[in-house]
Amino acid sequence: MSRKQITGIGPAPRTGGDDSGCPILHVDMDAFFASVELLERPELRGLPVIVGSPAGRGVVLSATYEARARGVHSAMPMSRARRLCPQATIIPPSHGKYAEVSRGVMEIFHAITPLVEPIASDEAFLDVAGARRRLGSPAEIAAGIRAEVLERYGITCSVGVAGSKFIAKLASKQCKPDGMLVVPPDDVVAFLHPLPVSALWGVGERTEQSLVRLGIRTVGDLARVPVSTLQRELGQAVGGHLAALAWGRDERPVTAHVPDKSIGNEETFAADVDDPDVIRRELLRLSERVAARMRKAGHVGRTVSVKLRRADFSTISRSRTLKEPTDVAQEIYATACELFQAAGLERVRLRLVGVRMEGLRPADSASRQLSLGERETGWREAEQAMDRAVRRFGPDAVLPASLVRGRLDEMEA
DNA sequence: TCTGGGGTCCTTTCACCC
DNA sequence: TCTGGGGTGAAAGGACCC
Repeated sequence: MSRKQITGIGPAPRTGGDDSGCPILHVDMDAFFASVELLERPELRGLPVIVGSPAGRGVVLSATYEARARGVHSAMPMSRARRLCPQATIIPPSHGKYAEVSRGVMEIFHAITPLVEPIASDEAFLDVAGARRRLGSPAEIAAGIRAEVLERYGITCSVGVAGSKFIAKLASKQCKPDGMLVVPPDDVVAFLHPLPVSALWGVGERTEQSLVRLGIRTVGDLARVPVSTLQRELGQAVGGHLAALAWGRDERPVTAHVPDKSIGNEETFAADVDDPDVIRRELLRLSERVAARMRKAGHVGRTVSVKLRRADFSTISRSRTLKEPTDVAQEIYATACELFQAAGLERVRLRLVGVRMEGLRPADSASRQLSLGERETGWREAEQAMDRAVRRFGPDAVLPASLVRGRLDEMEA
């Protein structure tokens, strides 16, 4: 589901090469959401298919290679995709289905090594150094994964095999779809330097523009520029990072458990909204969702952050750090409302609002102090009771009164 | 062409403390 | 008393990823 397009000038994909210095695998499912949909709609095989919301202000989530051949790609506005490829079948996304296949695929990975680092529902890094004696060389393990994913789920994936995460990821992209590419350490520079700078992880549209202004178009160009120049132009961290990547230096290990740093939800309205009551109702709905997710994950958080996007797409965020961490929707909502009011956008047309909690830590590590006058049993217990009701009776079992009111309004409208 | 929703990380600015 | 600077944490914005 990568959204970068390497229009490129890299070497032709190979599957050979010495894989002894290549313990890192990057497995990337091909056109994942679209491939899962085709399992239920086999008559659409070989045709352009786009997964994305057919109405409203959506973007393309996934597209088959037949649609990509007509210029459609992920993150493209649906309206544009429809114009480019009017004959495409459009399928609204079913995230539950993709999550189920994703879980199964990750299970295949975990049977090979505990060192699995998922990056998204459709891709992961694996460190297979410890599995060699049991399962063979990295390239053999990669071939086995591809065969098993195809056999069990009927979908293809591509695998990059290399000595580092960064090269493995580029390799999987280069051999898509349904391929495998081994890049031995000795071949890294030759593999890397002809690629456009935009192929590098961390080089998006803006950074690419900055680099092109400096006359830097390929990774090889980048490698020849002094680090100090890159740091002056792009900042200390980014400049240093790219200079290392340009020579294939990437020491980051495969990390199986990366803790969550924030949890948030946001929503784009079907039409822009300037009614503060509607905004506040949305803030409540989002606060409820965020708090429920935090309780489910066993997290509390200290910083409440609100995101507001105006009709012209300009975006502001406001945040406040609380004295004590919380997982209580009513506390998050109260803070979100204060931040919204302080932002002074109460009569401005907004297209999106979001609520996010940062500074997460495990709920059981937080010794919560009751503030003066706070009741010992209150919102937290009420919301935990709501969690239990939702688990038993479904997501609409319990709602705050103002959201019920909002729903009735929608039904009447 | 008109831009979703979930995130992470970096940079800059500012307040505050010592 | 005034000024300065380093360190730190919070806030805001933005680039980037899938």
